[in-house]
Amino acid sequence: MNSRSKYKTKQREILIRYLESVPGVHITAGDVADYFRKQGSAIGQSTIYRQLESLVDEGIINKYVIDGNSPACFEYIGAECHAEAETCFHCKCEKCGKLIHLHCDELEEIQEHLYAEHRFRMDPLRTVFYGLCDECLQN
Amino acid sequence: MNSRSKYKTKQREILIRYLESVPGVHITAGDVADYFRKQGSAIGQSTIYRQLESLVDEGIINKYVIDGNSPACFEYIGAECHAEAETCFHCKCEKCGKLIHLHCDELEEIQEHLYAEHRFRMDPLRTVFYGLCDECLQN
DNA sequence: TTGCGTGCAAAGGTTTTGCATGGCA
DNA sequence: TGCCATGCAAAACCTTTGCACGCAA
Repeated sequence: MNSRSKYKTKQREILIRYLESVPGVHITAGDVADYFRKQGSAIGQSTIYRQLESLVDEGIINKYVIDGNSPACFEYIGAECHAEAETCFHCKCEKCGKLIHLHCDELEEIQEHLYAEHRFRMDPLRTVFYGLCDECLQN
Repeated sequence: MNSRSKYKTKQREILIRYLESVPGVHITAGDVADYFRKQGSAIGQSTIYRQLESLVDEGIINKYVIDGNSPACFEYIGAECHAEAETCFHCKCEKCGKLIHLHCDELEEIQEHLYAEHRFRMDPLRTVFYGLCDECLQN
């Protein structure tokens, strides 16, 4: 839960660089392992899992769970979202997989409402709205 | 995906009766197995998983996947309560893991807003708000 | 009788953990 | 030097699958 990196290791560096290079793409832990294995600079799988967990905690990447059996997906959060982390919401289409970024005042009110009325401090960086996008609704 | 029961077996009967008896409660497949084991009327775990899958397909129960590692949660809906279940929102505390159910008009407006303004049809059955609960905020 | 449902055991796949080693600060 | 990170192997975990048997219709 609270695993923030204190050291700057080589594995962490190249992992971040890789994730940065594929913004808006969903990557699994297995994908990461495969990528570095093919690169000839393999990283141990436990390191991958531990670093991904840290990066999620640090808000550098997001973790998405589509369903219990498929592996979890990770995705780099762009610099623009990072800066406005607290006002960036994500919607994911369950059909086409598209990820939509939203900046919207009304959605920000959700957070306030959840906290004021339900005593729940929602974290928009971790929260993903699942549903259907416009295109898929019409098909 | 398409596994609808054709036979009315004893295991299916008592499973439905149990789920009906705990409406609004999240139950895992393991919980179900434990319950019947203690009752002295154990059901094979594969039967539990297969029946739960059928019941989801038939719209009798809902399945929630909170995160990839914890087991999936199931919850009785019942024909008359279906509308209610669709307005049930879930908040998960990232610290203590607690799962909170919310029925709230203001949250329903989120759905309408997302659709009206952003053309996104959110599915409350799939969406989980992540954040911190009241207790964990104070500690 | 037909074929679906059951249950056991085993497999499957993802993620976590123990522990010794290696590397950052 | 003192921790933290790494990596290997093994374990843990939930869920699915194969197969023979049992039971509903």
